[in-house]
Parts: sequence; structure tokens; C-alpha cells
Amino acid sequence: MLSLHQLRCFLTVYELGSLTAAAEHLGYAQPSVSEQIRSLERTLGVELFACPGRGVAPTAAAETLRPHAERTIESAEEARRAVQAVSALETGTIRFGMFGTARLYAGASLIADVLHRHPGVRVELVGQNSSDVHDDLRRGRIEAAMIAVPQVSSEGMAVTPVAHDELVYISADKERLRSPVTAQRLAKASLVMPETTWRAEDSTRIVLRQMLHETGLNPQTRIEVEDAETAVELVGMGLADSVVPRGVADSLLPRLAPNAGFVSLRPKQVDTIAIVHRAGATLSPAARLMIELATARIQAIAEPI
Amino acid sequence: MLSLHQLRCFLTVYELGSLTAAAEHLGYAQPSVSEQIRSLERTLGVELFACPGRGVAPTAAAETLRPHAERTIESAEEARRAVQAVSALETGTIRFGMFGTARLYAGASLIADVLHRHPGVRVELVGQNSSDVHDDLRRGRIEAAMIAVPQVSSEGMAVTPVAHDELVYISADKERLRSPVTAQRLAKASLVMPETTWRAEDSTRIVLRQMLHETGLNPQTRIEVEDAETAVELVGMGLADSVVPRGVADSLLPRLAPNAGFVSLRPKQVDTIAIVHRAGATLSPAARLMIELATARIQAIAEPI
DNA sequence: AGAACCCCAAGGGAGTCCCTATGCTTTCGC
DNA sequence: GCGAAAGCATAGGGACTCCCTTGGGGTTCT
Repeated sequence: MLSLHQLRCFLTVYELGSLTAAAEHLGYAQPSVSEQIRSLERTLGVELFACPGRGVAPTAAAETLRPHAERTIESAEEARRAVQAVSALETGTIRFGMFGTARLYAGASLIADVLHRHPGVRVELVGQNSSDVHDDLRRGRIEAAMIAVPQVSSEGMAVTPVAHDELVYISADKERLRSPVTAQRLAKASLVMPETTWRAEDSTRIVLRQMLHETGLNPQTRIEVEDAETAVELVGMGLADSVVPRGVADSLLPRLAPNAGFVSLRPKQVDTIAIVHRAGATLSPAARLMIELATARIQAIAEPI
Repeated sequence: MLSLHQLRCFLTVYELGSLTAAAEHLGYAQPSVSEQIRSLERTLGVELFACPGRGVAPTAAAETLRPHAERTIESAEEARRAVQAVSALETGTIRFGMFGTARLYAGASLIADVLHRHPGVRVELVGQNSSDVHDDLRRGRIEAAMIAVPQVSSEGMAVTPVAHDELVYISADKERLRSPVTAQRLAKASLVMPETTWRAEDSTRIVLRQMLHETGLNPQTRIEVEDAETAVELVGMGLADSVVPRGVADSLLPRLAPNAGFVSLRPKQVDTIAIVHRAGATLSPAARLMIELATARIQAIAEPI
């Protein structure tokens, strides 16, 4: 009976040109490989190798078999991969990258969606900052992610924008919320900004920097903190104002700074939220699922593109 | 370990929706099929069928596996077919060894014969020199060959002489062609000999050396060249004479040295052309075909034994 | 409820898979 | 040339697999 094991042995022997070398490579003893080749020759009714002293020489039949054997083995491997990818949706762990802000207002419901569709699965949403997530992506620790762009080098990455998230000016001083905030006013404001560690790559800051740069101004940041919650609390205390994505304002202001409000910038500024994965990679079913659900969730909250 | 047998069982169960029916269809007992499915589930780490009372129901993993399993099985079947087509001489490559001189005057028509009988086949005639061919034979790169003997050690080889090829003296000087050339005249002649690289093993040279040795003389070679064509051209220019198989003289003299002619040696000397293959090996149909056709061709040109 | 059907579990015989040990041939280095 | 080394074949034995038969527990149809 033809078997994959025989084909694997055959290919190894063919490539290495020696039974002994093939056996060593496969982790078997030499007679075992010899026997497999012999049984393959028997099932095919063909001589595959001539063995004149030093090493073995493939016959014409072996030359013919080789590409077919490779295709068969590859096909079997692909079957295994496909099944295990789908099984990951039933029992395994789904790991998806999501930067802090998006997770803040879509994370919980996204996890609820996934568990509703696949009750047995374990879910991990990883990544503090978009830049952090980007790094995990490049190193292959996660397959796909939702991040905010503009972003550090996106070479080799496939980026699919899915939503715009407006940046709004938040303040405890109602006076400052009367009208949209221009670049001039922004440059003179006393701001608290989160994501200190990532300040160079944080998407919100990059957008603001561009906005001010176009009018020849430089951003003034009075207070630097790590997380958006602290920043919003400080705004609630009236110690500074801030600029955050509207989704953050919606979810954090009522709880952490009930006396504060928000207003648009002028011209209106947006973070672009996008799905990112390695270009050219075939995504697993788990990754495709997460992308689909995360996109639906984020578009229910932010403005779809 | 993943096996084709498991995949075959899986597909049958999937199609028939029942272990019992699949077992009957495959000619096995029901528990055997059950065990194969179970082992497949174990190697993939996935449950493939739910068994709620009547029959079995494929899971999502089974749906995923099915097309891959079909492709894999089909690929394996194709591998078998391809190899067997080769053994039936419908396709594939036939490799046959043939030393330069024989190929010179039988090669093209031999290939024509093969292609006429088996249009789908690819033909390779390998080998420059008899000694070269002999080496390929020993290493198993070719199954059988037509070479000129006497030859270097033929241990382990089955040698079947099929024809004699007379060695003739060629010269542009008609005087020297009046009568057969004796060992004495040969020893005094100024000769150009081909096959420099193989001088120690070249069949023609061995025959000449023996002829001269019996009369206590040593061969004198004035010019050494690689190929017979060059040697014949030099003869045509009158720069030297040579000794070549008669087949070579017949085919090359008119074209390369029209003013030259040939005459026998005395005593008459012959190269023996023989079919050689490894003793004890069972020859493939391809090899047997080549032997048959090559023998027929060479005997149509040289003297059959 | 009984019959029919279907899958699972257990136990046993034949064959396979892989090992070690050994012998034979070819090839390489002195 | 002649030993040493490398490489494949063969032989024998242990563990595992494959497939069988028999019997048990569940569901479905009559």
C-alpha cells in the first residue's frame, strides 16, 4: 500500500543521494529507510534506485516520481495546517493585536462577539500602543491587528483603513468649548497628553504635529502621562486640556471628568483606524474572524470609511 | 503519523455518512474503520465526526479537511500512474550509454527508432568514450550501454558482443593504401590518434598496442587530438595517417578528407562492440528496448557476430 | 416494547516498523 | 597495492499497528 511515509523517505534519499545520510536526517537507522524504499519499489513495481557501491543513483522512474511525491507530501501538510487552523477556532487561543484606544471602546464587545460565535475559544487582545502592536506584527507574534495610522514604517504590511476617529479637544472650561479649536488656539493651550512612552510614534500626536506644522507652530505639551484615563482625570480637575479621539472622550468623560466637555478641531482632524497584517501572508480563519468582527465593531462606533 | 490510509477511510466515511457503510465499501470490518478515524483525529488533534445515534455527522474540521484530503489522495494516485506510465514506456526518460564512435553512426537512427515506437518518451544518449560510459554504468547512472571492448575491468558486468568493427588504416597517400598495413609498417608510420584523454583505455588503442606488442614493436603516435573528426581532417591534409574503426572511416572520410582512403590492417584487427550492463540486474523495459534497437542498428552497419 | 441499526470496547493473530549486529562491496589514503 | 572507511544488504528480535471477531450500550423505527 502506498504511504506518505514511503514518499517522505524516498524524497530524503533522493535529495541526499544516500540511504545512510537520509536515515540520519530522518532520525532512523539505515536499514529502516532501506526497507521503506524497498517496499515503495514493490508497491509501484518499479526500481527507484541503483545502488552500485558508493551511495545510490536515482533511475528514470525516480525522476518521474519526485515531483509527484513532493506535491503529495505538500498537499498532506497543507491539509494538516488547514485543519489545525480551523481547530484553533474551536479550542485554541485567538490572539489579535489592538492598540489601547480601540480596545478601550471596542474590546469588551469584540470579545463577547467572538465567544458568542466560538464558545470554546480563548481570546487574547494584545498591545498597549499602535507602535507596540506594530512590532508584534513584524515579529510574527500576532497575525493581524487593528491600529491607528499614520504609523512607523509599514513596509511589508498590508494596511486596510476601516474607520475614521475624530480628534476632539476636551476641557473643563466651557468657554473654550464654544467654538471649534484652531491650530492657533491649540498652540497656545496648556495640554496634557497621554502615551508618553510612545510620544514619537503615537498616532494622535503625529496628526496634531502635522496640523500645527502646517501653520508654522509647534505643539506645547505641559503634562505628559502614560494613560488616557489619567489625562482625562487631569482635564476634569481643570489642570489642563487635551486632545483625544472622540471615542475616548465619549467613554471616559462621563465617568472621569463629568464637568468637562469636548469640541471639534478646525480643520477637523481624524485618526485613521486600519487593519494591518503582513503583506503576502495567508490569514488563518481565526485571524479573518477577528478582522471581520473588529471591523464591524469599530465601524459601529467610529465613522466608517 | 498522518497516512494516506487514514485519509481514504475519512473520505469514505464522509461520503457515506456512516462507519458501517464505509467499512463495507472498503472491505473492512467496522471497528477497523472506526480505529482509523480515531487515529486520524488523534494525529490532527481535532474531532472530525460527531456520532449522535444514527450515523455520524462531520464537524467543521471535517468539512475543512475533505477537499485537502481529496487533493492529497488524488496526488498520490497521480504519482502512481506517472511512475507506471514510465515503466510502460509511455512517457519519461530513457537513458542509454553509447560511446562516441557508435553514437556517430548509429545514434540518430536509434533515436528515430525509439521515438517511432514510443512517441511520448524522452531519450538521452550519454557518454563520450567507452571508458566514460563504463564508469556511468558502474555508478548506476545508466542501466545499460553499448561500448567497445576490450575494456578496463569488466567484473560484475554482463558483456554481450554484438558486432565487430574492423580497424582500418586511413591515409591521403594512395601509395600507402596499395596493400594491407602490417605491424612493421604501422610502427614506422606517423600517426594521429583521437581520444587523447582516454588514451589508456581507448579500445582502438588497446587493440593496436596488442598487435604491435606481439611483434615486439611499440606504437608511435605523432599527434594527439580529442575527437575523431579532427584526426580525420589532419589525415586529409596529409599531415599524418591514422587508424580508426571502419564505420568512422565510411562516414567521415567523404566529408572531411575526400582525397584520403583506407585499407585493412594485416592481420585484420577488430574492435568488438558489445552491450554491457550490470551482472545480475533485472533490466527495465526501457533498457531492454534500447538494447534491442541499438543491436539491430549496429549490426546493420558493422559485421554481426 | 421489541427489532433493527449503529457505534464503541475488548481481546487476539498477522503483519509492519524500527532497532542492533554483521557481512560484503566499493572507495579513499598512505 | 593494501588497510581503513564508507555504504548498502541481510538477519533476527521487540514493540507497535492493523484488522479481525465478539459482545455491549445507545438511538430510531414499527
